[in-house]
Amino acid sequence: MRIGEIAALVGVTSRTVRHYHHIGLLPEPARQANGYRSYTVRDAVLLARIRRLTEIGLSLDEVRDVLADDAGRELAEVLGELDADLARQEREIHGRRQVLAALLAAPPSSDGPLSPALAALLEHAPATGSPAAAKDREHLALLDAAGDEAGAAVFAALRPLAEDPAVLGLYERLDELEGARVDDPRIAPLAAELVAAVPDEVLAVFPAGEPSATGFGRVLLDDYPPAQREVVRRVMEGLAGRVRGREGA
Amino acid sequence: MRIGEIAALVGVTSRTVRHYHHIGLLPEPARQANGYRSYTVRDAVLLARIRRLTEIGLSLDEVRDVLADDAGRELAEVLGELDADLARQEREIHGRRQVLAALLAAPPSSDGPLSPALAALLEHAPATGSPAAAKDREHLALLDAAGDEAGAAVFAALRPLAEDPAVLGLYERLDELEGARVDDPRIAPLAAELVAAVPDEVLAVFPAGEPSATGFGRVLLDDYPPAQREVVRRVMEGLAGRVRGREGA
DNA sequence: CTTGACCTTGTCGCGACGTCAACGTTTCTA
DNA sequence: TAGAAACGTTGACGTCGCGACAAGGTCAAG
Repeated sequence: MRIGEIAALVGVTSRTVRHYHHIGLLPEPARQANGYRSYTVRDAVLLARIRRLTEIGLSLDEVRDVLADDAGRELAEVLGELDADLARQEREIHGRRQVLAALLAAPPSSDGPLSPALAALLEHAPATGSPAAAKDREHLALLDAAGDEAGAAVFAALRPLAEDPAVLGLYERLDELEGARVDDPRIAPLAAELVAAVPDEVLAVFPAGEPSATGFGRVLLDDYPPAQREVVRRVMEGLAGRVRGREGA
Repeated sequence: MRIGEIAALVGVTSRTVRHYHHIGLLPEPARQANGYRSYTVRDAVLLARIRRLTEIGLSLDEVRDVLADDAGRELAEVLGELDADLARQEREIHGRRQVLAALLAAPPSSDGPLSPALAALLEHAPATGSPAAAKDREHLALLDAAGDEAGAAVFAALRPLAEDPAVLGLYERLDELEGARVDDPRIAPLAAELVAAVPDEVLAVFPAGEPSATGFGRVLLDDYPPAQREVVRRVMEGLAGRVRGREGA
């Protein structure tokens, strides 16, 4: 039997057979005068056993182990592990499919797929052309993707803010500061109102640590032009003050 | 933000971020004076979107496509394909687990895992020390692994033979011919009895073509010493004759 | 000053083959 | 009988998403 014949007989490709030779899984058979490999039925039986084992899902290394000590003991052991592994994969795929189903059910977003919690929040927020609001959405999406488990609670706590029409006015006032200078008189009152607008529930679930500890706060500030940056800086300071007051009380 | 910070923020490794730069998925940010990469919030947002997409199960190429035309249209399309793919994988894993369960329930075999049909056949065959019987089992296992869909029918048709105690005697007579010469007088009667022993049902489901067409018949013959080979050759001839007779009638 | 934690570029490794190159052999067909 | 098609041979690179390592440079703290 030549390599193509044994491969077709067992149901693999010639390349696969040669690969098994290369890694020593299947012994090299005798050669004919022309250099062609010459296979016997015993080779086919062995190759068939290998194929059965790989079809089940064993790696070639595992197949080698199983074939090495040909008692059924090791086989049962490996098969047990394999089943556990497959069960894990099955659960994982099932979970991902559920995430997918949620994504497909939700309206498409220009920010890519979002967690259900954040999607619910943004859906209730009115559409606006405010650049500052868009920036905020990006920052929320970042928090969402950061895998922070507190994210869902934060989003839920922000719901009333999203539905509050007064917030739109605050965003517009922030937008107006885009090209302003850092000593603009509108900065202080806006910051104060923003700090006041954040409900206690959000502070309660927000991570208490200094945001600049991770560098995130600093970089977040760099994301704004000077006057807006000053507003955000004051808001962060003000919120930190409220958190300290909460903890001290 | 330096690379370690953005990576920790989004929840990937620095190596992953560099990999995305390398393949052009994430643009290289500006450098600090010391050569360190300097990331902005926009980079983090983009990286977070990439991470969300890969977590769902998209390949990096697919992520690139989705990010390229940033409408939600393409995303929904890719997600649909992905869900179909995951559904396929889920079915496949489930099927393999069922095969595994059947294998673990069956008694361990020295020939490796077998299809349920063949396992049932061999379980009903009496244990014997006959080398010829062992060889037959190997050939059946080969047929089993060859993925021949007719295999199950053949195995079912062979059940009466496996339970027939008279077959044991035939195997023993074949064993006795191991070192015999091709002109041994015991060859002809044994071959005749073997041909007669094969029930019509087996012939009916057996592939009608010449077995040597695939080279399998020839190699199968080479698997036996001369006298036994002569017996098998005559049996194959005799069976072929019966098939022709059946077709001619 | 040293130590340790970060950063840089570049390379190899993984798993199970697919695919191509460049060539020789066999077999079918005109 | 010639030529084409279909086999066979060895060898090497590509896949996918990084992990791990080498061999350094940079920076903050003890």
